Amino acid sequence: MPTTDKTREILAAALKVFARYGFKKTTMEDVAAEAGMTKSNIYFYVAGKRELYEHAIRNALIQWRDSVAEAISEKEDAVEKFRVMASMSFEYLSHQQDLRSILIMDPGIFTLSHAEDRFYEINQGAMLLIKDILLQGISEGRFYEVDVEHTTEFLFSIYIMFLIKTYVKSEGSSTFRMYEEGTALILRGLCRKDT
Amino acid sequence: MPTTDKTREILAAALKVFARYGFKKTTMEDVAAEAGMTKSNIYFYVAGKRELYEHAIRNALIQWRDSVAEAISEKEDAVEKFRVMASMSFEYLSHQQDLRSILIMDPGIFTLSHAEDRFYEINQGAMLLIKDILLQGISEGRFYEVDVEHTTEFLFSIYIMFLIKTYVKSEGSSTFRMYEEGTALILRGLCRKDT
DNA sequence: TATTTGAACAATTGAGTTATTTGTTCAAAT
DNA sequence: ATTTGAACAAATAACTCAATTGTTCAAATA
Repeated sequence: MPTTDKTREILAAALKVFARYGFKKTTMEDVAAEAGMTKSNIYFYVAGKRELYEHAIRNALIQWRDSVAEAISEKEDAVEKFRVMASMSFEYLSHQQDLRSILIMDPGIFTLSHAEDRFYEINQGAMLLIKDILLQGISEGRFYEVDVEHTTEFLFSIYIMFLIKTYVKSEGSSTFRMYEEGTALILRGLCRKDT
Repeated sequence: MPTTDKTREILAAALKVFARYGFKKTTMEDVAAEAGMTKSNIYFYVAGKRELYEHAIRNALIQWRDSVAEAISEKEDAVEKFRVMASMSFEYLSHQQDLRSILIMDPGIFTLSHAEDRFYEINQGAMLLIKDILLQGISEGRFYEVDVEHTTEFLFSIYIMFLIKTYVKSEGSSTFRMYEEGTALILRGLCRKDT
């Protein structure tokens, strides 16, 4: 299954239809109609319904991660990078209606368990963004010399937790205040001195 | 339904049987047999199967919260209280086999959503423990003047997240290291100066 | 050759039925 | 005030059957 243009069209169509009907209620004909072809032709590009679904989500998640990575790379300072990462990676979803709908219908996409994580490799990449910022901050003497591996996992877990609270469970707007207060608290715990 | 001795016996029997078979597979006759009476007599004390189940869990959760509260009250210092609360409330479950089994079979008991929380009042009490420690630490000038409400919710959410990761999802022992590293980081973010 | 299609096939699902189990009630007994 | 056995009602499990839908593939098309 090469990532050709046609494949991308199918993935986009699939994301839209899955967002509207959910995995179970979506038929391959729905996807085919949205993509402007017959359902049998879909099988020329993808292996099956479940694979199509996971592939469409995977695609969206990778775009998310990459746009955060790009935003981070525009900053020099480790503290600034941390702030951009925290806000950007959290708010990104509010602009992605389709992915959000899918998340609500399929809460298992975000899990607190590594074993259950269907998108582990992608999340590994996201954790690498955190880890690099920690390493930079430590080597520049701005952060305490924390246990980088465990702190990275800790921060990533909190991030996932907030995504679930905000976009899956749809808690009130107080979640945003909590997120700000929490990241400020943690950044204070990381930094050696206040300037 | 008065909380008489017989009621407590029934709740204890119920917790044990529900822990072994889960809610669905447990029959009222199983509970009755464990409690040494006939199933019709159970209805003299409890309103129904679902109520019995929730009541048994509620009971166990309240004991948990109260024993943490007692441990905290034995410390004077806000920082010490924080440390005791963090470790005690987290490790308590490792000694409660029945409650742990129930938690695994019924993951909805610990939720990241207030709306879905069947034990909200009990958790409100637990959050009050956090809040009081924050207030004490702030008034004594040891903690920064954080937003107490949001920080309390933030800390409690992290706590619930770790309970889920550790006891429901059964992640590896690295979760304990994460918890330690995380609480140390947060405590550093709370405290005005290192001594 | 690379794509696309319609028709056929196989697997899954949903509705409907029945028998059995189990939650709940209650009058009578202790 | 408690406890019980018998009866009833509700939920569940096992099964069937029809319809839907995922998947394959030989033939058509570009």
